[in-house]
Amino acid sequence: MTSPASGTAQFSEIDLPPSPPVSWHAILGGSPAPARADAIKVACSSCNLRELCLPVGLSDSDLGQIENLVGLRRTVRRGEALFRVGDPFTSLYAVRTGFFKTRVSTEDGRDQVTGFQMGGELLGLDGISHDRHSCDAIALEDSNVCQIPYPRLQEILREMTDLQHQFHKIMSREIVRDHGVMLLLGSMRAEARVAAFLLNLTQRLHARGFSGTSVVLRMTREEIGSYLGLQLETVSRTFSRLQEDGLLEVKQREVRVVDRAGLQRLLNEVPC
Amino acid sequence: MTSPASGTAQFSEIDLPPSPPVSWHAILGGSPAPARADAIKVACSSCNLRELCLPVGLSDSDLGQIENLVGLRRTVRRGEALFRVGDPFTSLYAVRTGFFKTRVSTEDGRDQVTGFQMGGELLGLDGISHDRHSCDAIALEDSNVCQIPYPRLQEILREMTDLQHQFHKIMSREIVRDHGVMLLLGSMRAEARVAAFLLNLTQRLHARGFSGTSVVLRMTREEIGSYLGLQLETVSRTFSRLQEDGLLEVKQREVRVVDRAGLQRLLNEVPC
DNA sequence: CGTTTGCTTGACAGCATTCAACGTTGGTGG
DNA sequence: CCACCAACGTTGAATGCTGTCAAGCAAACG
Repeated sequence: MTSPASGTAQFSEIDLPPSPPVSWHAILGGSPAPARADAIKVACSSCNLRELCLPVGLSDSDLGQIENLVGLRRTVRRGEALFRVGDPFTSLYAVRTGFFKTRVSTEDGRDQVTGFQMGGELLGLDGISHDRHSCDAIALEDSNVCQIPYPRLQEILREMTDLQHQFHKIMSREIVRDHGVMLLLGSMRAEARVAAFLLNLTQRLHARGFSGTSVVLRMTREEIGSYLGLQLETVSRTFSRLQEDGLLEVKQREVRVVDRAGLQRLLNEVPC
Repeated sequence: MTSPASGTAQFSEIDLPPSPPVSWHAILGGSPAPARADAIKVACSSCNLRELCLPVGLSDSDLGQIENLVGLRRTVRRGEALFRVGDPFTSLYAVRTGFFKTRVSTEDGRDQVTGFQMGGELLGLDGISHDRHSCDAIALEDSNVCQIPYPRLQEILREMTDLQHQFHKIMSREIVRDHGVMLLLGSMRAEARVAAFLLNLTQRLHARGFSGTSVVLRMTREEIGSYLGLQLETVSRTFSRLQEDGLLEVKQREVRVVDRAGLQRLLNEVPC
């Protein structure tokens, strides 16, 4: 195990010191005009997510070069899709503000949430394999992404060694994350799944300057259940039980982690 | 859905016309001297897995250049590890002959099989993210791999556009595959999981020139169960039930798919 | 040929699903 | 301002799938 957060080693994401707070609701509050927002080009070097995003660890000179890699920004309203299964793959997207879910589905309608993405995380990696997207990416709140045209990225990776390595790392990390989810889905009971989910979510939020104990969930019980391989009723019941046990405080979508160590302990339970 | 094999679209691997048969047991039968085998350098251009491996789709001239990318071959005996959690990451490995499993584990001993790898498939992608491997890769039979030093790969990717794209595709495909497994683990019942597993396995074997209906399983019921999120008893019982229903013929590790369409139908079942 | 490992099958229990009813919240329009 | 509605969340009761424990069998190995 290489990660200090032992219990969630397989499940952990980005492991960085907290960066300057991001105004999560900046774009929500003002209900901005999409057209205008899209016209603004943002420099990576002045983006407060640069320590969590693609250009992590790049030198200042490299950072300058990367500016023209990132295309326009794009606004996605809550409930809308950034891309859908079957859409031609052209670009990757870095989340600037907001919150997404990705999901795959069978032709008969069942679907599985494969991840939740927040600021600094990359969307669209699935599309490279077949030149078409193989999952849907849906905004769970009004969101804003940086569009990274893939052909342009390929060019730049050839010139910038550090960025090439960084990009490979991001793809590799996604694979490792997926393995962690497989472990969760394959061998944990409901309580442990929910605990792992909350620990992971709060950790990632903490890395972005948020509280680390209090969350306002952006997704429904059904979406959590789909991600964790549980029914929405089971998720609700599990929240209630963890609250009774004094590990959480739950009020609808507001969740406060009271006993982080206690949740951690649940992950190591023997069954199922 | 882009794949013709609709039911297993999320779960399918490589989708190529069958290539020339590979002598699966060539190395098993003769019990070769490992030292000698390792000394042999194999040219990708003369490898019968080239249409399923990293250099897929490369021009002949590119193929020539890739030769010196691949380092020595390495023999891994049945039960031994190609790499383990925590090992420093130096290389990727392409399976030449044999069969592997990869697994992640929690500190308290539980583990989860994350995949089974056969000829032409890449191992070690997990290691890029943290410069250490995050899973174990165990040979399920005496196996032989081509070692691809990662620093060397990085160099060559910068020179060969096609190979760069190909490598990204392979990583992306792994992500898509993992999403398929998550769908399976999150929303399918035991019968459907086993059906999906067998359909996937036989399809991949078929793409390598094997029967497509008959398999000799290289893994135990416990390993199948770990992969599918089931207990070994459930796997065994499910095999028996599918046999009663006339979909399979099972005799220990020999499995014959009798009714492929019937198995396919199981995947689309409504619950659980 | 005995031992070990892996596979099968049965009985039973338990956790999660299913079905159902009710409560809460937020938005809309009268 | 309030009523109403729709979406979401909570809780209860009952069913059932899968896990657990146990025994017996088959195959592989030395």
